[in-house]
Amino acid sequence: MSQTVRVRFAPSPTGALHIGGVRTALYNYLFARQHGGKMLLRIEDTDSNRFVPGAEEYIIESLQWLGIEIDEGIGAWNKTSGRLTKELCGQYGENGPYRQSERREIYHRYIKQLLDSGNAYYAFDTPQELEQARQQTPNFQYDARTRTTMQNSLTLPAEEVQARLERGEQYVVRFKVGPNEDIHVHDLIRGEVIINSNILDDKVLYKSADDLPTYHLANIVDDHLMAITHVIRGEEWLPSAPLHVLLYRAFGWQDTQPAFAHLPLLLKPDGNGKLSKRDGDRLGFPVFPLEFHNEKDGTVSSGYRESGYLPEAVINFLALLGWHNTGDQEIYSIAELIEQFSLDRVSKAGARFDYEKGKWFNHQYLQRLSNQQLATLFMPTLAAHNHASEDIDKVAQVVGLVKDRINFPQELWEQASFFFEAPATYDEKSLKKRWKEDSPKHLSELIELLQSVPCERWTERGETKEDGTQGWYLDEVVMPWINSHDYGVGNVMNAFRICLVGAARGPHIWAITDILGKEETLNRVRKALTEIKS
RNA sequence: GGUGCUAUCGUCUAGUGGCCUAGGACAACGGCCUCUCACGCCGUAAACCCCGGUUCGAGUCCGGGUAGCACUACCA
Repeated sequence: MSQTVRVRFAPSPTGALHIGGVRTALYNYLFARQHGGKMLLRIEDTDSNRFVPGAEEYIIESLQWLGIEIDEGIGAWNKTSGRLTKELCGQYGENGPYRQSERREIYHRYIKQLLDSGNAYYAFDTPQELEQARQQTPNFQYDARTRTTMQNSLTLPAEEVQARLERGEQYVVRFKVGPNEDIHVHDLIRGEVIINSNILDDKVLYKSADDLPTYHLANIVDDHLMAITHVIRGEEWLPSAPLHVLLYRAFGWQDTQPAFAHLPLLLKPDGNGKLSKRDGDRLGFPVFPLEFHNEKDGTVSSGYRESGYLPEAVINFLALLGWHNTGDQEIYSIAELIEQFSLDRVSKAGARFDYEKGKWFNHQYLQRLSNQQLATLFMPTLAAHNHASEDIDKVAQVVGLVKDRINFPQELWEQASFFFEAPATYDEKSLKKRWKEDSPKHLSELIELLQSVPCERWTERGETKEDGTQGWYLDEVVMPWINSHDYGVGNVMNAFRICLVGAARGPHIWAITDILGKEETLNRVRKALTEIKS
């Protein structure tokens, strides 16, 4: 096959882009890049009632944040040249417009073609009449069996149809599905799927009310006109794939019909059903890439970006939710994913969304950042705690000491706040366990001992140990003192730690005193001595 | 209800007829390290949905159950 691969991501601007949609976009992107093909973004806004302002911008910003490039269509951009369109939601490419609401004339043409060839017909049944039919007949379906009893151009005299159209009566155009035919759909992930046409209904392809086609028609026409070679979409579309096959045939496009791949769905972490926005609210994790302010209903939804996720971590996490290579590799760069991704290694079964694993991925990627990079990500949190003017080099040094214990940059504050502020309170549990009767005595002596250390030696490093690590000079002063008085290393050091940190936790004590400095260290011990009652 | 898809540890998954006494990762638990809490390292527990069939041999192939999911709109 010498044909260039062309795939599309075709979301509806009905709200924030769901994380499942992000994965669909990602798989499309990986597939396109791997085959040297093109990735298109098309906006499927054929339902004027569900349009949400800002949704398009949101989709584009999300893809940019994640690094999923768009070669053609709405919001085209790439990592090297940046934005390919003038505005955020601009269009780029030869096959536009890429917003379905701007393609009305095109759809008119193809609706007419279907009408003329007898593959579609006008239907005048009102919503009320349809509702009535559904009430009267159990499992009512508008199809070969029932359409003879309805108000349409197949049952009405031609003159009346003409008259109704001329009167401007509202109508829809329905696809005429032939009875009892086994339709074969080849799916790249699932193999051959066979569905009998009897279970398909005469789908509405066009509604005169808003002069717009429905998804099915617009989708097939656009995929054809935009020369899409592979349709990679969610499994929820599998049941309508036979309809799409029939549509390609009705247009005479069966030879260029794209290949289909239906992706498994993302399921709730607990319970039954697919992952929804409510699950995120209920269980406390984002289901959207970016925070979203819905102008239509006034709601705000949390996003991965604002929660402190690195885009690479989200990509890696999502890639492995439904796809896995042979072998045990878990960490994949985007380049590795492009190289190794394949549709035939996509799982068939739905994947339960495991937020804990997402956190682990973020932890992994955070550790790979330099202290400086991570410090930069931490600065906003510091600013929120009134430490906006901290020196970045100091912050980086602090970050280096505690970063291995965090999953998100924001957590740096709870791990390292004592580097910036003296403890205001002392942790009950730590005091109970580590603050001994003679702690005040030990600490008073320790103050004197530390005071005797010249300032210039305070942060000095000590001897190199057997394992190659370097000790601290303070260690060489304090340890012999503890041992000679037989005070117990744990006793003294833990009490000391509580004075500095406010609890029995944190990095190595000399790493802390190193950053606090002599004066602050001694002040904190003095302060603790007056505030902690034995 | 109908139709379709799916089925390996709690979760994501490896496994394509003998290499499976079923591997890895997350989570859980235990130990080591250690002045503390973490990290890290080491280890433990944990699964082939059920029933038949094919085969010398089945997690792997076939059939039937069961269960889960999706679809069943003038939404996408």
